[in-house]
Amino acid sequence: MTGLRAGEVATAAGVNRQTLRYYERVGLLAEPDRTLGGHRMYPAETVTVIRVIKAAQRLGFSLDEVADLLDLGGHRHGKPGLRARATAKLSEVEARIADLEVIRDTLKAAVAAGCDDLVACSRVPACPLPFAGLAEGKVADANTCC
Amino acid sequence: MTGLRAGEVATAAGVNRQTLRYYERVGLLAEPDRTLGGHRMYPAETVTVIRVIKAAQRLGFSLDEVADLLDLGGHRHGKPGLRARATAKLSEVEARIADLEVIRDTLKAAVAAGCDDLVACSRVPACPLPFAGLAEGKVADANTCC
DNA sequence: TTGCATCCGGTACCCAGGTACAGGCTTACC
DNA sequence: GGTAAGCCTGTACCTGGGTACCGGATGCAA
Repeated sequence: MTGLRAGEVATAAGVNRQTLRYYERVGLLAEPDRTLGGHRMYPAETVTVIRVIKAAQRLGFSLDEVADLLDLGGHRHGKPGLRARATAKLSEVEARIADLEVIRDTLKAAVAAGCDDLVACSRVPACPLPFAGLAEGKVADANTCC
Repeated sequence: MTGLRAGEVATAAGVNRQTLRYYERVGLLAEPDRTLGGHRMYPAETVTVIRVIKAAQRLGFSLDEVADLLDLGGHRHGKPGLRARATAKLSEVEARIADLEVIRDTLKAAVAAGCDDLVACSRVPACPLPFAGLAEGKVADANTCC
């Protein structure tokens, strides 16, 4: 039960050793126990936590949001419970998916239409590229343009 | 044909005036003509260019990539065309959507299973949360865990 | 020609998410 | 107990994508 040293955790989790300190500084990692000499000794669990963080990051969550997610299990006294938070995250994720689907459809349309020049494209009314307002949710037809 | 002043372009394109200078600095916008007194006079097309930049950004391209894309129309000497790049971006976006769908399904499962602690969850083999290999594309069963 | 909005260049700052030293102490192993 | 590898703190720096402020010059309309 001696725990893991900083370098071991970093290697095992595939991050820079400095990143551990950074995460600790911004509150993503709890302060670990120390040896008498002041060296950090991490519980084995930390590797998992970091992998969770990295997984969530890959999905497009900011570190702040990840901290939120990690709080779900932590000190949730009087705060919205796991189910509520998870449900909230769920709708966030669904919104994100919807956004990306608009983008995907737009890219598909652009490829299908054979656009070769962005600026020229944008002058053609039939151009599928969303120069007016992407977030406004409309995707043009995949006709040829430019 | 006097052209547009910086403020006019910024307003028309919906960006900050400083952003125009920033884009000029990083090579996204060509240096415009100047008045005798040194004020920038932009061709009307600039508004379109900026809208193209913003659209491409929304599609997930970095400014560097956008600069590349804008170069295509000008002097493209046997480099990958817009379609190739858009196709590449398309698969990136599709991968991202797939990942998010995994997380969506697993969040649903987590809510249904009544998980109480993300990190504890991640230690249970039956846990629906995808900590091990998210990008690796496997989804666990939605059994109860933790 | 005067007055006011706009623009100029330069510099400095902001946020997120890290990464890189430097100079000194600790741990581990022989 | 000696030595090398590893760790400590602090501070500074990096990239990307902008924003903000300054003092002074310019443009334009009345």
